[in-house]
Amino acid sequence: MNIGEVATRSGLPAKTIRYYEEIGLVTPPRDTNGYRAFREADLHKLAFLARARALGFSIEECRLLLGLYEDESRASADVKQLALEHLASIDDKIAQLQGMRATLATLVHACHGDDRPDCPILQDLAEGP
Amino acid sequence: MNIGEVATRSGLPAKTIRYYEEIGLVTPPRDTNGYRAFREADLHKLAFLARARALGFSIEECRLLLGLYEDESRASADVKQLALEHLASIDDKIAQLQGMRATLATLVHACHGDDRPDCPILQDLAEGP
DNA sequence: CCTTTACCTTCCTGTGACTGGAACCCCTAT
DNA sequence: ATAGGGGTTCCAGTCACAGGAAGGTAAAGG
Repeated sequence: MNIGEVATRSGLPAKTIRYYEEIGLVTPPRDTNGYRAFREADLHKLAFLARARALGFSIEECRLLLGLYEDESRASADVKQLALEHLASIDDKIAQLQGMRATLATLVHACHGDDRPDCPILQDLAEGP
Repeated sequence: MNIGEVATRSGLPAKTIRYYEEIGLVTPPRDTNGYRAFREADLHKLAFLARARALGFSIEECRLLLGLYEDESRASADVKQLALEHLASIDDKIAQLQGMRATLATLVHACHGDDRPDCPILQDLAEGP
């Protein structure tokens, strides 16, 4: 399998796949012409990575997850802990965004938004809370 | 005012202030010794920037906001539009994170998290939905 | 006067996870 | 022979800084 097919089937851009090889997440062998020759297992790994990334895991977390996946004697507790930590960091991000959202929504609501210059949004930014 | 005092009073790290100068957000004059000599107006601008950044505006959006702030003949509609667009992008991010959160929470809940190797989280990552 | 200490300066590198582009090779079809 | 659609490498850029080295400067203490 060439990189193009793997890209289509995994949903990852070819550029990303090359990058994942560069940082050692996959190591496809090479054909005689120098092309990467992906095996089914490589595709499988890449699809795994695509899904883990889509859940917001960082590359390093993905590396750990892959390691756990390939370790037949893993403890599911280890996976769960990683997932729980990630869940917590997602919750942090959501909370932070919701804080911004609340303030911004208040300001937007207070701004009449016409052609006059006075604007509570700028006022708040200038003067602070 | 030297950079240290401005850093304390604006809440921004000195590194960040130097960076903001480098990209032209502030242009403090220099003392004879080469030190940046911040005026009250510079501090004011930096505090403005700190608050805008805390609301999640990008640097370029901050630049626009500063421009609007200093333009006495601005229309509040322009500010409001910028804020509304940013609000929408925040909502997008929140929605995306909540999507991740939901999937992840389901998986975490399904994983018993003991010393046995079978794990629905890895299973889902491996097999897809 | 000398030293210490605390600032300040510039410059360079690294971050995360890619993306875009240039320059070039390979394979197939016409 | 040539055109196209793959593939390859390498380099630069993104965003918004942070860390650190090497060195100049200011104020306080001995």
